[in-house]
Amino acid sequence: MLQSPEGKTFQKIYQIVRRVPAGRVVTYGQIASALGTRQLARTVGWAMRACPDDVPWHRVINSQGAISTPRITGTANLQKALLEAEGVEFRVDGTIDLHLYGCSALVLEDL
DNA sequence: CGAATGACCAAGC
DNA sequence: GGCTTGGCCATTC
Repeated sequence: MLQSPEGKTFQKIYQIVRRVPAGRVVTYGQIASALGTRQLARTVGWAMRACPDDVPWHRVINSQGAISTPRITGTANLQKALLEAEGVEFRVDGTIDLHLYGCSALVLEDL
């Protein structure tokens, strides 16, 4: 069964991810930082694992600017497609330029 | 309640 | 420059 995303942090993470504008991506560290502690990155991963339909999880990537979903259920293909549909360009390595598509942490904290 | 895991990040060697 | 260790938070067994 799918855990119980009723934790306050879970909802907070979802809120932040929802604030990510289309065509932009954020790293786990940024989300964790928006929550207050960068170390929360791990919990963020758990929250993403629940990946509700209301959360554009495809805009969430790791600090390397690469997709971290392929380790789950071959969702990388879907994520890449969604991001490309939003106008995000992928490098030859399959990574994204955080310098261009990296969203500002201020937007995430703009609760 | 205690131990283990998890889609991570940063620092250390 | 690449690999290893530590750390925090939340969830699960």
